[in-house]
Amino acid sequence: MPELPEVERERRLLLPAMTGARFVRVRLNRPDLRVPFSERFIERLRGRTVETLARRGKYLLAALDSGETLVMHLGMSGAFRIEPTGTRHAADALDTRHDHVVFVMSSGQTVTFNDPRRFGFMQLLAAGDASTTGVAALGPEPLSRAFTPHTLAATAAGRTTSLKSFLLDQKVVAGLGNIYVSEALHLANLSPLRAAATLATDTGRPHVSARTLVRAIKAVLRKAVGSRGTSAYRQARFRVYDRADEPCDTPRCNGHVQRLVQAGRSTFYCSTCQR
DNA sequence: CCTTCTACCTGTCAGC
DNA sequence: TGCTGACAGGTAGAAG
Repeated sequence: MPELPEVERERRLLLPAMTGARFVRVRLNRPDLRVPFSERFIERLRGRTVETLARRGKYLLAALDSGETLVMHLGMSGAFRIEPTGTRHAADALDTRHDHVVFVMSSGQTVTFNDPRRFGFMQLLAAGDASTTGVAALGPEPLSRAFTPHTLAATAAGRTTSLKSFLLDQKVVAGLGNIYVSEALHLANLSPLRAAATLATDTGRPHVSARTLVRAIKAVLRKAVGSRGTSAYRQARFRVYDRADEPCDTPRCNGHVQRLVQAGRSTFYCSTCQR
């Protein structure tokens, strides 16, 4: 379930296995994921040490002592498995059909990337590589101080697209996906159908709704990171996501959650309290 | 530049 | 029990 909170959780799980550790062995079980692996992918990783493992939006970035960066994206269905090197599984205990990448680390842990739908990808970025897509094009981190009503309104000014589509755009804010956009809009009592431009006043200053929305985005993500970043992982119930026809959670609202399709993707919201 | 559409891939589930 | 179609949390590139 990889949106920002889930990617952050993967990062924290990977930290002890990867940071400060060397790639002892790298195995690719196929030539590509969504896109081909970088040239000489294995050779460029082998023997290198992971200095830091950071997250930017939904991307994981492993900075190597060679100056290169290993960029990893989980796509829709990607996940890592971490286990002591040499661990054996009973033949039917685990579905290993979609184990595409294996990192044997000097920490004694083996990190395996599994991705059935194969929308994930891994790329090695050379030092100083200034690509204009992907990581380089990302908007502000939603949990950082750089993400404010002011910056959001400035980006929204003049945009005719819906609030829902606007927030899914990673150049606007990095890390929200289909679930947390619905969740944040519900907490903010803002309709996903509203035009993005309504977040700004005529003078380009933030409308009060921008303030409410920024607060809601931060609250929803903080809560999800908290509940998902611990080992006592228990799926929190969503406010609206995948809850069509159920009663709305907003206090004193007697509406029901509705599902609609925007830009080909499901949106869940309550038309009674989201305006 | 902005917006919308499409492609990429496998798995699951509802309905027949 | 098959079969079919719809749907699933992602990004990026092309077209208008």
